[in-house]
Amino acid sequence: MSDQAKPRKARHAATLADVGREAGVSAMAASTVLNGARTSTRISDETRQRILAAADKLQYRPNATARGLAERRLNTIGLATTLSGNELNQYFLEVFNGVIEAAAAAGQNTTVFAMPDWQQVGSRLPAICDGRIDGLILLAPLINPDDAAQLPDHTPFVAIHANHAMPGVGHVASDEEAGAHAMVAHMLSLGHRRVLHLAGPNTSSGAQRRIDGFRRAHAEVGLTVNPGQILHSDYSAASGRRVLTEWLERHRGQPMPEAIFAANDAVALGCIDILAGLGLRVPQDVSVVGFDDTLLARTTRLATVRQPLRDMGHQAVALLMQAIEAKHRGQPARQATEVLLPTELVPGQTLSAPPAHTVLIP
Amino acid sequence: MSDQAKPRKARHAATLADVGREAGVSAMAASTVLNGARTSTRISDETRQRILAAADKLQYRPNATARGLAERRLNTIGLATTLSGNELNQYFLEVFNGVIEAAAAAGQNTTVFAMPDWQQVGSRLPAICDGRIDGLILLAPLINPDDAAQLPDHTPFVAIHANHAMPGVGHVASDEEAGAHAMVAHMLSLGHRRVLHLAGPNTSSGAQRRIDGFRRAHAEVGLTVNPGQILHSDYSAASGRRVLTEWLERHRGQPMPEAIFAANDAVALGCIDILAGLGLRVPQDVSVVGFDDTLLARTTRLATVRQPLRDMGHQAVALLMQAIEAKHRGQPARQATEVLLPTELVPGQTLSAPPAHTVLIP
DNA sequence: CTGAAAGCGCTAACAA
DNA sequence: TTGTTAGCGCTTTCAG
Repeated sequence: MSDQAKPRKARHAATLADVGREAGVSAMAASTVLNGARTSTRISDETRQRILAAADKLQYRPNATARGLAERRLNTIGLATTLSGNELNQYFLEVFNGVIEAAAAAGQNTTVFAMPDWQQVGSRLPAICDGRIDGLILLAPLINPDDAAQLPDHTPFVAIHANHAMPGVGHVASDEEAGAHAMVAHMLSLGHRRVLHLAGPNTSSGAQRRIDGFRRAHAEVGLTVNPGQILHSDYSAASGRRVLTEWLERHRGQPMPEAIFAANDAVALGCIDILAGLGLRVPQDVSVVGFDDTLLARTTRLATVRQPLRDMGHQAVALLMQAIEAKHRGQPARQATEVLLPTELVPGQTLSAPPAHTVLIP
Repeated sequence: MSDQAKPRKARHAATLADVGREAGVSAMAASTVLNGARTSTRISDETRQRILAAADKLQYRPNATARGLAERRLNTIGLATTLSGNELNQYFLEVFNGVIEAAAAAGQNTTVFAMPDWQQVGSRLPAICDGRIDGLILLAPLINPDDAAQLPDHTPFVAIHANHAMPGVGHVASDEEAGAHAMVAHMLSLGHRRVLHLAGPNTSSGAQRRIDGFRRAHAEVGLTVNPGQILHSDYSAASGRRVLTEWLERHRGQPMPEAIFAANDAVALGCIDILAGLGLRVPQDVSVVGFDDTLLARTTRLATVRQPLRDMGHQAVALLMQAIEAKHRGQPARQATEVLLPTELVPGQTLSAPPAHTVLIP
């Protein structure tokens, strides 16, 4: 025994050929024994044992890249998203949880591609789909129809919360309009009459769907929504703080809205922060609700609308795997499938009936 | 023109051989023109143009897997972590932000491997290091020395916040003891005397370092920490709620601690939630501070200790890239490097001087 | 039951 | 300046 306990080479892992040589058989015999024996032929028990012993001795590990090349399949899926404000957000984290969980269950790895904005998606997507992934999930893509039509057709795609339908691309979404409607209807039924909506950015179709739900709930009880009642944020807590602060300054001395319906959880928490700074209690003086039910909401017990983000990740992976399997079996290429999941109200601690007294804006 | 606008094959992307054929040259000529011309030889301008035209016509895309096999390099790094309580946490999100950012800047993709616990790391790591990644970052590994010694030696590793030193593995950490010490010293200087520490789990060496800082700050001003002053959570908001609730129930009617120093931001927010439920105001009645400065803290303006998590991601990638480059150039294998980053106090809105009156536990 | 041969798409030596 | 020849490590026909 030398001072090196293990007699394997340092630079590279052992290959099938090494194992075969060691066991005195061909590399392919080793292949059939060690990796999935695809051929109908079998190996005698005796040589099988020899091969296994050799593999063990040499610490053989199959090389995923080589296998990928030969099988035209890497067992890796991609997840493309944007870094909003230079960072990944809660929404991403929630969906990613679902994706990685479902992918792992399906024996797939997950590679994340994050780009500053969806403009660049058109240029980078083809480069991404260059054999390093078997399929790609687009997370909340803001993609124009032209670019959508240019998607490379040798890779299966699934989109989550896409702003536009894409030809041949599976789609997973939640019913945001219904969720917003249910929440706002609930607020109105609690007696709230002046509800401020701190919506998302204009570019977001999800923000628009939440506005639609907000309006519909008002319309149903005969209330009209005036334009000043809907403000726009960029989905971040900081912008929630900024937008609300500006609005309050413009309405100083006037009655405080009884409730705020925020575009997402972060914006809602930004609002709560500002209200606390003004000495207002939530929900005693003002109710605040969010949207998404991210970890942010679960941690702070925020009243919110639950989007099944994790489950959407699962569904997206399921759809993608179907498409990958189909393509691999040479079946009919892409077949768009639409999955629409329901939302759900989460009570939380930040929503109650409006205060008996009128609160004035300090 | 047929009804198919593009004359490329549907199933597979065009290969170098296809391009060569189209342009009437060899595949390798196409390779030198289209991908990095590694050889010293050059191609005449005329054939270069022919090749480029052919590539464009055929929509040629280099195949990353094939290139990876040939170059023994995939330009992909891995990030291994655990799903605590079945979900990825804020800590992960912060570090991941840094990793993906730095990796993208270095032209690397990032694949995430999440496993339920670090026990399984020993079994899965070798399988992960099978040629699908060039190097691996271990995020907060709880690994035993034996397993650490077993790490495959053909792949470079870097650990972040590791519980043990690992031979030949780069390490990035922040000075948690100093951070905890600075925060607690600050709290004591504000006049707090009864500070409860809701620490992390016993298994976490980071939790221990925070406890050390907590103790040192007390010792410096001549205060002794009694055992009941330190409670253990599992780093989640839910466990923060549970542990604090139980503790408060056991101490009903006694004086409320003036401040709570939580193991991380989530636990701190869990505490705030419970205190609010008891009608106690933060920080007027009780101060609460967190640790990490995750998005959770930034969103709620929690007083906390900032760990440069994103920057730690950057540093880890830098270390890893160094190791990968070195290995690729056949240089001296692993060379452990230790990077220790400073922490920083974040004031926030949840820490103030202790109340003038004594608050009793309801 | 086993081995030989060809090829996945690309790169890197060597000839021409 | 260009083409030829070998692989990278694995899988998959097809013969023995």
